[in-house]
Amino acid sequence: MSDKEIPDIIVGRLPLYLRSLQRMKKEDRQITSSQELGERIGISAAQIRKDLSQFGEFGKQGTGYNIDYLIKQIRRILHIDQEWDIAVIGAGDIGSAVARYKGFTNRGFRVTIIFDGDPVKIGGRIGEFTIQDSDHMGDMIKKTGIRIAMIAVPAAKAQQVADQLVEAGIQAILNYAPINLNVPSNVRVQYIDPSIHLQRMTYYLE
Amino acid sequence: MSDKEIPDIIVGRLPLYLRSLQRMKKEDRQITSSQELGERIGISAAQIRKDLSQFGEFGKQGTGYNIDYLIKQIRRILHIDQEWDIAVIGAGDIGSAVARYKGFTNRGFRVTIIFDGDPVKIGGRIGEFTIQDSDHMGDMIKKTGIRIAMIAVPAAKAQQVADQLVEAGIQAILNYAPINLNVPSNVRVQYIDPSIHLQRMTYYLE
DNA sequence: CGCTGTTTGTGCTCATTTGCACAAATGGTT
DNA sequence: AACCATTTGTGCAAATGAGCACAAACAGCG
Repeated sequence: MSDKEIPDIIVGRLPLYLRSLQRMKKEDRQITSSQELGERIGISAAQIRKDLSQFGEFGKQGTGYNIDYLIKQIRRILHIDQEWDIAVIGAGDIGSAVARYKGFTNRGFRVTIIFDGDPVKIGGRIGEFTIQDSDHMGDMIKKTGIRIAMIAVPAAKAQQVADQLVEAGIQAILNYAPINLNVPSNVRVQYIDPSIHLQRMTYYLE
Repeated sequence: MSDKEIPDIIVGRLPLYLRSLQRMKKEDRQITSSQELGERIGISAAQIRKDLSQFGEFGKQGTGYNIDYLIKQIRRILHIDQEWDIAVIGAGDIGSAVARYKGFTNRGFRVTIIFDGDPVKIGGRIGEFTIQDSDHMGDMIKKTGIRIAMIAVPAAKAQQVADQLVEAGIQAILNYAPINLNVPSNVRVQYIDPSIHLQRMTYYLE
């Protein structure tokens, strides 16, 4: 292992390893092997070993990997040995579902605020949150120092929201709107668009 | 172009091209180029040309690509020159949001039925749908011939639901539960897990 | 009709990614 | 203590993917 740049494709697999490991831990397992992990995830054992070896030597020959220890290491690598606050923009169906979603627990994230521009919605509640006026979005994000946001507004408004978020200092965006966002290269964007995933599968159906 | 196997990574980019093209069409554009398309999506023009050339010659030298024609061709390649019916399993926050989601329009899909196992929810309504009893899921899917399903149940139940879906003849699954599914190799699975996307980005934040 | 400015499709090269296969290390067993 | 069954980390080779760069094709224009 050295400290040279890690390919993004490897970084992208670490969360999958982590998710599987956390599941094993929940099943009260202590130890696993690259082989078992690979079978669960559907990739080769060699690849897992090679990926992990980019960051250090976490396993023990003849034995495998200590699950707790490996979880801790991957969390550290991914910088989720802390909990990140997340702002949700848009209190429609998707924004509401995301704000109430329990699945961020123990995975490094916590939704802390939700915005919408609709006067009818502003002040209303979603779970434990009060919907904030998106006119104050920039200021509130700056004040709270939140660095990650999820965009859950209609496609037509997504780019404008993204611009405001970038201006407010947001550094990572998870975009649920079905549109490509244009942001500075120092801002990360990931996309969730169910139609894209579905289309990827229908290719294989006749 | 020949009819040999197309790499999955290329298939995966086609939906992105399509989404951008449909957006251009909405902007009343008639013609585009690999260069413009590449800039919008963030990949090289050469790659787009090479990807498309796997399936035929859709462009015209000196001019570019006719947007309408290219849309039609990609839709045909991805088998979304038809509309696919989709079954949603789970009427919680995510299932409800997906069932109401307007974003499938014109992209090849239509949610037609939603199931849940909770007696309190069964018979209730989500938008235009009446929540069906998941005890009848297998039968109803077989009867309707639906081939695509979305799993939006808790992680603990996802594998069991997947097994039932496979048994009922489902051939493609979009899984919102944060867990790897074990299915026969003739069944396609895609995953949507926001935590995974977020973790992929926090790696780059210090 | 010839010239100019574009843009495609693709051969070839370079870069990246994956996988094999094996030495070294480890724990358990006889 | 010697042996056996495992499993890691990695050098090297094979496979896959991306991009350059250019001939060929085309539209517009004088």
